[in-house]
Amino acid sequence: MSHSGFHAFKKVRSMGVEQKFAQAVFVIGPTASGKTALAHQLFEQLQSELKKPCQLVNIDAFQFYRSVSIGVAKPTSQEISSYGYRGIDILEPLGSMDAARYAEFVWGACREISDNGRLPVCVGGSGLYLRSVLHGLDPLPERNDALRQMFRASAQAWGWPALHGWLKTLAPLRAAQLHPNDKTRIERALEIVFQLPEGVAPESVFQSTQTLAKQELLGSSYVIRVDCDDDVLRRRIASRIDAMFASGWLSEVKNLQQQFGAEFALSQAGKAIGYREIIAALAENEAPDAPQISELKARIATLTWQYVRRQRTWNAKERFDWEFDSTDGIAKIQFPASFLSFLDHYHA
RNA sequence: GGCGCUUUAGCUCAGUCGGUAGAGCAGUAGAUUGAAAAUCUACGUGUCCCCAGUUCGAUUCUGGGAGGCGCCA
Repeated sequence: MSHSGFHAFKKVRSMGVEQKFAQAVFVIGPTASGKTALAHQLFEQLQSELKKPCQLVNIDAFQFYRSVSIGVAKPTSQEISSYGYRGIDILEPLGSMDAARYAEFVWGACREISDNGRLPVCVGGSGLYLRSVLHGLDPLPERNDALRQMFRASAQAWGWPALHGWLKTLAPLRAAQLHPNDKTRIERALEIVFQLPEGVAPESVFQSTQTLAKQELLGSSYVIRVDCDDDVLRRRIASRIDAMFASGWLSEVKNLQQQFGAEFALSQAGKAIGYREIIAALAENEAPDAPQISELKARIATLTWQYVRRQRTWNAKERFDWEFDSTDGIAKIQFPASFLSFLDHYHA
């Protein structure tokens, strides 16, 4: 395994932050808040009013799987082509992605779009992915599934708190930041420690990160945060779920299961909100009746709302330049001065 | 109408051999460095259905009443 990324990191850090994209607009916000609608409107008005062609880039962690569409609120194929979306349908349904790899993809896409004289507009609600694109992740050793399997087997036998204890002997500072039950991060921390090059002290790698607002940006960015009143958002979520079922969400899941069997449920895409629940419901009853469907919808709405809360917690720490209230829907946009000056700066 | 079961947190239910009660889910808040729509953490006072009785003390026992479910008529 190569650690060139790690050494490159040291070098870059000592010379200051490297720009990863020239200039980009980001549209962030919780699910169903209207990010996508706002981005589309932005596209239109930038084109017609400001003569500024742009192109959309997806930063949603679940929209890049082919054939996994309805439940992840993917734009239609027509929208994908007319807005020049990048980063959608770039993986097979069973594929997997990670934040660092995706950040590279987005940076590349933004560079290409800029090189073609357009403005990249990145849309998405995944906190970690946004963070890695906007601020970057330290180039730590990469994901290693063989190691992970080993850790999981140990955890099965001894429990995660025991692995946490193990981490404590290897990287006490990092261990102190993690709860003994936090399996995802304990696993990742051990994975990093085990792959460090000879002579690199774990404690030198695990440095506490600054708050998001203070972290340097990897390009010139303008962040629009979209949100709306709770009751409006709740209603939108409910009606969006209804619409998803109406447009054949169940058959989409059935097809995926037919094609990939149990593999799909275990895949990353299969863990998206709603997919898990539908898979479970279909396992109980191949043709759910009306009461079962409405129970399923309610369950999915609950999970979606919980997700909204997590997104807001994350977004609250992220810097933003313009807060857009979508409570009354999204009509014609009045561009704020800060946005216009951001664009001017781009021309200069 | 008779018999049986049941009534406890927003919901589903434990439990207290009599000393006023706790799980799951929901809710709220927080965390988040390559699975992130993932994962993890913290937060639990409610006329224990009502009335009366026994008792130092009843959500718990006894009697009556009311609601729910089931069976028999």
